Amino acid sequence: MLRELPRYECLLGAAEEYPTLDPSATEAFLHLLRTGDVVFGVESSFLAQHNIRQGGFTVLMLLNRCCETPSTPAALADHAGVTRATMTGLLDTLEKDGIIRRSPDAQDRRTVLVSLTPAGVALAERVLPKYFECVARIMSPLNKTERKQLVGLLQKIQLGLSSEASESTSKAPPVGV
Amino acid sequence: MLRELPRYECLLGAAEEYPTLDPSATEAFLHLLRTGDVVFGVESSFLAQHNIRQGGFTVLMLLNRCCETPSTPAALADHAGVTRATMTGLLDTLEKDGIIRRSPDAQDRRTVLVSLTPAGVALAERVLPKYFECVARIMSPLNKTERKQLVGLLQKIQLGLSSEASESTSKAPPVGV
DNA sequence: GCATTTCCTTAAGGCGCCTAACAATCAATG
DNA sequence: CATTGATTGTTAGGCGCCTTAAGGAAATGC
Repeated sequence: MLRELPRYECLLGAAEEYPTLDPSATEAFLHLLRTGDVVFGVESSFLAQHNIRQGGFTVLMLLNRCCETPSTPAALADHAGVTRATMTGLLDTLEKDGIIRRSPDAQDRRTVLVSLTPAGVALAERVLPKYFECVARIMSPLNKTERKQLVGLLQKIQLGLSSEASESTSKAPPVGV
Repeated sequence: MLRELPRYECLLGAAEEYPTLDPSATEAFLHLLRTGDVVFGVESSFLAQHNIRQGGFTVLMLLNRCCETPSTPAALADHAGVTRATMTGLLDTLEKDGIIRRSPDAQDRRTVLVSLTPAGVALAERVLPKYFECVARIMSPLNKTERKQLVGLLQKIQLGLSSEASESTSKAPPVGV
């Protein structure tokens, strides 16, 4: 959220006041949050140009991945990492915009089958090529080796967080501290 | 937002359908967004344990940085990267919780001076050491060299985005595509 | 003195997320 | 078969953070 990040020298100075402050860790942490936020903002702007919200785009991608097998709201919610109530809201919006369709499941009358409408398919066909261009442009400052390096570093961080979560509690809340 | 990321092989497959899809770029992009999101979630959970919201924490950090020079809502909004209306809301919450105080400026009667209350200072003193511990724990999977590497890679990405924004328009909207 | 700018705030709204409660339905059990 | 317990999707209410638009008050420039 911070517009400008503190310089490394400032972190060194602050480390004298706060013994637990690890300058290199804090610097990397702030850059990670900041860059993630900026990149997310660029992606959101791109999607906004096509009148798509982040939530809707996620659903669009999930449905586009396997057109033949319509999903259920529950499955979509699991894959998207939101509650089912949230997914209901996302689907409401997409349905109102004519992008997805809800249909009953013959086998199980509790469940709803969600699928892309022709308009939804057309939207994906139209937006995705440009989307991937946008992604490529964002990542263009890095060559292939650097991208692999970045992925490796990020994976290490994520691995540490997931193992930490499983260590502390067996219930394993999605995000623990 | 996606819970699980597509494997690199899947990206290679999708690249055949979408010519603009650059597998290494997309992989790095998704990992960046995902890791940023997870780390942000861990930070938010930590703050929630102390009844602090992200917005409030940002203000707390900004005010704690230079206790002697009270800030104005406008300066805080600029540094936090939000509108002044948003900052008014954040300050309302913090003031209600007794963390900050608004006082008039003798020099300029339009201006409001914002400063931490003793309770706000105490909150910072109490939370910041643990916060930096949390940050250090998140970054613990990386050694110092890897952290520097990560910062370098992230800076390259950010630099590319900021130069791109200044290239396209002279009006320079905060986030361009 | 008057116009412009700057300050902060209010008002209204959007989006995304959550929890809690609910009716409908399925599955398993006695 | 009938009851119990799970599961599905939805609604209702709420929170956090963000925006734009409008407005009063005060400073500044001409």
